[in-house]
Amino acid sequence: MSKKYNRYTVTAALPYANGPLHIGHIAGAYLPADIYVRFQKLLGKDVVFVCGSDEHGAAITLRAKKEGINPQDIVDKYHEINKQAFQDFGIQFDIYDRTSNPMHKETAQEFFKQIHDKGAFFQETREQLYDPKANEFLADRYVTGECPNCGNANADGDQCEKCGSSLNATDLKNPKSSLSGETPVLKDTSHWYLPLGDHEEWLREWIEKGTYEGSQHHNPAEWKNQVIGQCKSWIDGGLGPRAITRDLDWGVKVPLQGADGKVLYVWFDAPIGYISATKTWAEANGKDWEAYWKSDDTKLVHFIGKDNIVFHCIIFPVILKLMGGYVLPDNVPANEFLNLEGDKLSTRRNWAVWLHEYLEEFPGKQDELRYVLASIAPESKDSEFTWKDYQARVNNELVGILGNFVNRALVLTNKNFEGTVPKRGELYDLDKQVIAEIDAIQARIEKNVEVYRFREALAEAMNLARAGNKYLAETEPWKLVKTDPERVGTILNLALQITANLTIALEAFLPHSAEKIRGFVNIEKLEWSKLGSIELLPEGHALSKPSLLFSKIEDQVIEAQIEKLKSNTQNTKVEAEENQEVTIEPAKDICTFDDFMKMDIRVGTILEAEKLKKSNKLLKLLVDTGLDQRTILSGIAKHYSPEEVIGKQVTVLTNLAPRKMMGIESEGMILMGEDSTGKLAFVTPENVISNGGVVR
RNA sequence: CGCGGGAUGGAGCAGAUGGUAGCUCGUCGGGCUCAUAACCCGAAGGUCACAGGUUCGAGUCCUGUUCCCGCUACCA
Repeated sequence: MSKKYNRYTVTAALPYANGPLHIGHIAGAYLPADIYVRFQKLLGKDVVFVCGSDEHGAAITLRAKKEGINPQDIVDKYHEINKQAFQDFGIQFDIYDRTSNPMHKETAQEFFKQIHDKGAFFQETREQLYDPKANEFLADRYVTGECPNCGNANADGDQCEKCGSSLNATDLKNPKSSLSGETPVLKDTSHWYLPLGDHEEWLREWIEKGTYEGSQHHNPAEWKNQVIGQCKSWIDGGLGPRAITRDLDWGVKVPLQGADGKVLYVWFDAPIGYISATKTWAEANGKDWEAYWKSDDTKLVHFIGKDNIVFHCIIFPVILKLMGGYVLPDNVPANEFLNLEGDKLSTRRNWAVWLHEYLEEFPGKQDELRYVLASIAPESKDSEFTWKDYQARVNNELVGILGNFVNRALVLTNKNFEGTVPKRGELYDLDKQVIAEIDAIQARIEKNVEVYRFREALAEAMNLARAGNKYLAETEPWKLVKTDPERVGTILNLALQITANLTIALEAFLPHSAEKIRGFVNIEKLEWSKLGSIELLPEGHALSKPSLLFSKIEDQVIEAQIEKLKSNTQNTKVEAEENQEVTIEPAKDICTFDDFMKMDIRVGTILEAEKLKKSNKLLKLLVDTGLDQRTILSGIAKHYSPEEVIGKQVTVLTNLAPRKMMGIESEGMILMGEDSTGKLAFVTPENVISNGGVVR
């Protein structure tokens, strides 16, 4: 069912140039892509591997504004950091471009223009809220105001939390911009929309059956469950029109008369970055870019994380189809997410292992991280990175199995044959068995890589070293050396052939180590088809003096990393406080003493606390208020664990009208101090006061 | 609520098209000592979330339930 392809275009999600890369990005998209590409190149395939920085979008301008710098400074900074980190880590892009390049602007504008001229967009003017102070149109989520249905004064622009009705920001009474606090005004603005609904039918066919324009395009059985599932759910839910322009001055300008101040929506222009990068690369290398995007015999593969599925499987294919002549992806092997030490990776909380920091702190240990991440990549479900697991895998598998085998083969040869490849004599059954095993591994790795199962493929490659260790254990050359040196020659010849084979099997996964081993056995890079051969090293071939391939990771190194992670999150909190200009909430109206005395505020003690399932912010507390013991729900789960809260004395507003949340009645409110960063702290009596004591 | 994904020995995970439940790590026992206290062999350990159903036969298909993750909401 699968087609014959003569050319590969492989893309990895363009990193948003708003921050550095962490191991989740690597395990999710870049490492699998790199393995795939290195493998295809090893096979001698014609491959282009493109990536680059995604440098547009409102998040970057907002951040620039906040920090009082130019958006260009931000993207320049992270473009360099990320490009360098990729290179140091050994992600071998053919080009790492950036969407601020003129080539990209030109390409993206051409896409827009051409589809526009076909009449496949429609333009519509709508009223949108505009912040006159910040000079920005506001997305719904940047507006708060009074809910028209229930009068809640703090409804968000997209939904009222109190009555649950979903809103448009323009429905709110007394709207406020959360950027500047200013009252936004209504202003007409017109945008271009892509009516995705027009494309439902062929998309459904393409996703579900793999057919496109009347013929079999790809095998949907090879697509991952989660990818197809998510696409179907989008299509079944009906595809609405999507605005593909924005009111911003940062981005690719809309190439039409009278479209001043409009840029292409970042999600429209980013995937086109794959194409512009290919063009730049082709130009520099004397290639024809069109062959890589417009030829039926080109296999297009997008490596992404699960957050990008809809763009790569629905929106971008629609764009490509509208352009006409472009190939659609043969597969979009989206990975799930990687967790870290039991928690979701979070840039904001600095809960991450940053790639550039790892490279600095673990110099020369690229392959160790490549190995671990490839072994635990979230190919079919979320997976977990822990430093202990990293240590165990490096020490047990890379050091113990791979490094050790290579070392044994070389040391034995040096001791007994002065570092040259001994003659291979008659083959015994054990020899034949191990030869057969080496031979079988080639097909197994190939099969797994072809269906994007890199963990399994890597495990197969490692089995080669396992087989080598087993072979040495069974033949025991160190015993035979006194009685039968000739036999030992045969054994070590084979052990060395296995070592040479390892350089091929591991090349795509652990390129740095493969290179090192080649240095040990003095050979050049070998092509894939040689894998399984026992003629890689001729008799009498001189070896180089080996060094250790991997070294053990000590406990204290691991502990230091875990420590760092924990203190990172704390520092981040402090830093955020210091850096962020502290915005103070405006003063409230005067309230009378009587008003104040209406509130019954008391000291209480938290007796029990549990995390509320289905909620990530609420803790369910049982509080002794002196008057009684009551249940209070408090939105502090992000800041405190149930354990650390139990036994704490707190202040409680006890006569607040009860309110139901998540189906549980909350009878009061725990008073918290909160600053503009959202940091929370209990308001606790300085000395112990008996429960029920009043606050005034 | 809804949508998507998941639930497999102590841990982490494999198990297209249904036919004796596998791998890595850990544990226990043994072997070996060439090798970075590494390597090799063997063993223990699983009601494959739960309940029904289809089938000669289900981890694998269907229905329902529970729990976990993401989107969403909750933040008195």
